[in-house]
Amino acid sequence: MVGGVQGERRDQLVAAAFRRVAEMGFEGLRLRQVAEDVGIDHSTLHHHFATKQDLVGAVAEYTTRHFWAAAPQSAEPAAALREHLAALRRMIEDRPDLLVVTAELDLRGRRDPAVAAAMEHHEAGWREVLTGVLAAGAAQGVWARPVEPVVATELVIATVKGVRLTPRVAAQAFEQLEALLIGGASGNAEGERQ
Amino acid sequence: MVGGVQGERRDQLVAAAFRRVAEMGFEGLRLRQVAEDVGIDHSTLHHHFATKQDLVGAVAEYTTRHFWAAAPQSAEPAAALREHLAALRRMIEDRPDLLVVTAELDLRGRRDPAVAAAMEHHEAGWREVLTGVLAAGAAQGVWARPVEPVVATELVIATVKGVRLTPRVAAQAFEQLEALLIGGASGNAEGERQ
Amino acid sequence: MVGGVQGERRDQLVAAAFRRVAEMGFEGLRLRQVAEDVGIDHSTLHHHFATKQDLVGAVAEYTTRHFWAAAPQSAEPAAALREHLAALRRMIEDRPDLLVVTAELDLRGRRDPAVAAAMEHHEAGWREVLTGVLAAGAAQGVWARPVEPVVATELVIATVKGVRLTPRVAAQAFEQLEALLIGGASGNAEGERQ
Amino acid sequence: MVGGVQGERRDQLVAAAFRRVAEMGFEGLRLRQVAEDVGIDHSTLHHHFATKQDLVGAVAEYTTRHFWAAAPQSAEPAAALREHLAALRRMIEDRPDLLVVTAELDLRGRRDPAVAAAMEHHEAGWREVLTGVLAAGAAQGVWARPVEPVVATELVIATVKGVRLTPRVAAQAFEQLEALLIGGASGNAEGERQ
DNA sequence: GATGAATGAGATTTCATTCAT
DNA sequence: AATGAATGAAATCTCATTCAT
Repeated sequence: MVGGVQGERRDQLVAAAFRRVAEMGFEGLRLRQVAEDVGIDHSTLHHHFATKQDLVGAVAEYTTRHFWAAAPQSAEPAAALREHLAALRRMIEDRPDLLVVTAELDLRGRRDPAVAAAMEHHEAGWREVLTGVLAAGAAQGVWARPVEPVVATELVIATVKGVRLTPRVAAQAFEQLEALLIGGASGNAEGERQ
Repeated sequence: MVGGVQGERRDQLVAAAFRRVAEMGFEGLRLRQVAEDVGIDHSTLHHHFATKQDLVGAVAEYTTRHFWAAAPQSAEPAAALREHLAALRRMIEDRPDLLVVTAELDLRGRRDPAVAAAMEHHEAGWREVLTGVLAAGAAQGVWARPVEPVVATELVIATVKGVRLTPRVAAQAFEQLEALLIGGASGNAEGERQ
Repeated sequence: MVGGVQGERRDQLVAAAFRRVAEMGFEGLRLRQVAEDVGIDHSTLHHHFATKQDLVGAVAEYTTRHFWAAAPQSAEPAAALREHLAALRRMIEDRPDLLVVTAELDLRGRRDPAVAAAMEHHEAGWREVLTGVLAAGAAQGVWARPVEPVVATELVIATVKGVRLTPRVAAQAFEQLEALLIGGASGNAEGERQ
Repeated sequence: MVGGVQGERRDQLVAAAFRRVAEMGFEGLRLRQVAEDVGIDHSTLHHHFATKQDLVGAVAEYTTRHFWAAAPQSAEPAAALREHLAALRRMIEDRPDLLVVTAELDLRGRRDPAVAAAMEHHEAGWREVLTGVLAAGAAQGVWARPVEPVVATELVIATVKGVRLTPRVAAQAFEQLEALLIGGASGNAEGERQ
């Protein structure tokens, strides 16, 4: 072990693969380039990942892992939702690569069970958190209109996925969603728009 | 000319390519297979499309063209919106291939200017129609809450894009969106869910 | 017959092919481009030349035909030789394409009997003329040193072929050859050099 | 590494490519055949030479390298020239392939800078050697007629290039050249002719 | 863990040629 | 004479993967 930490090379490779996917899509992912980016021979890459699919699976985990940072912290439902959407908006703006790769993974998951599993796991966690927040809010009657938590969860998730690739419109969509769910923000959120 | 109709072969090739993309993604698009699907030699394909990109560009047009069918007809804003979402929900359920390819195209457009142009053209038309409907509704005060048409348009588009790949949850997201925008349907639209 | 003159298209095609060979070598000769240069469909070219080889054969004839212009006119041997070399030097400088294609043809002739025949015919005529001049000069004792016409012919031909591709040094080589054969020019031909 | 010697495969490939060019010209150079000749898969060839041009460049070096063997050794100018021409005549007769490929390279160099550079380097060395010999001879007054070394060099090079493809006439041209430059041999060297 | 050579399957593209119209 | 569609052979190059060292 040269680096001293086990799996360091592995991590470097995953990060490099992630970067390549963000830039060129899975269509343009080349193991040789990934190895080169890390500074090792391309055949050495196979010591860490037996097949390309294995590496792709690791990229899926690596990518989804970052989204835990967007989990809401606040105990108050309306604040938690606002917080969550704000965190996601920041990610969309600051780390578009993460969102692009998520979109790539959703498509890739259609043909790659390992990726599908990783994405489902990721979404399951997300759904759970969101449904919790929405249910709490419903129980406390904080939403502008009565919503069914499970159903509203899908709308929130859909909205996020729908603006993944277009940071330009993310703020608007989120703002409108908040306005409809939480209310009161409909006409006074101009400062948020770009 | 075997079929006698000009460009028939071209159309067949585009349709075949579309099918392959729907199944395997652009990642898995192979000109040889496309030609085989149509029953011609793969070198003849280059007689109709000089490069792969040209074929892909044609697929982009072919795909987006189908979405005109989902344009709302009704003159009444609330009905038009409902109609539009219903039509889209039907497409998502009956023609998942169209939606999948749209998602593929959005990603491909990031590296292929011809595709990007086709998608932007498509979206511009969609935006225009939606904003028209939403503005009309706002003028007539039919929405549950005051909305800014341009902003709400982004939410609708995002929602559609967000459920493109998951017919399973499309109905729920659309139902919630309608409930929030039009009102009255909140929680009692279980009949729509599968 | 559109052009009114029989074989006009044929001639155009040969000329276009010649130009392509001059530019890109036989390596880069493409029937499609030749047809395009002339403004006809590439399959129409086959009405004029059944195969590529046929066209190449025609190019060989076309090219060698131009060299009759360099045949010496003068009756006086020394003047005839000088005249001949001067004419060739002018061709090398003004029509490098002709010389380049000749070099291409010499190589191509190694694998293409039709080309080989054309080139041999061309060289046979050249040899005859040159040997005639050199023999006449020998009979009249005009050469600086006694030469055997047939042998000296080879030296002259070799010299010309040897500078075919390098107009830059053609004058020098010819000047030196004249100086050795005719004499007297060894030190006073500076005006000829570039 | 099978052979144990670094670059052995590379050398084999260059030699095989050289042979193919000698036989079929650059026009007929096929990487697949070259690889086959050496007994490796054609894709492995790309491991050693990234592109065809790279291989062609190596062939240029390989070919020109052989001509050092024809450099004159003798210190005496007339002997050195005679020696040089004799060595070249032997090469033309014994290794016509080397001369043919040189002719191919001169033509290819018109479109391939790497080849052009190799050929120019080769010729520069040749010119230097020849001019040295001719200058020494001029200083010692050993030539039949006063010659300017740089100019005469071009005549010698042109003559060699001019008979490259026709071993049949090489002896005659060289003999005549020697006779004119060195003198004394004019017309009585029949023994050399075939 | 790392390397370089090798593989084999395959991808896009090119091109001379043919054929029906 | 001309065209456009089609063909099939082939060419260069790519890439994931394997193996011996």
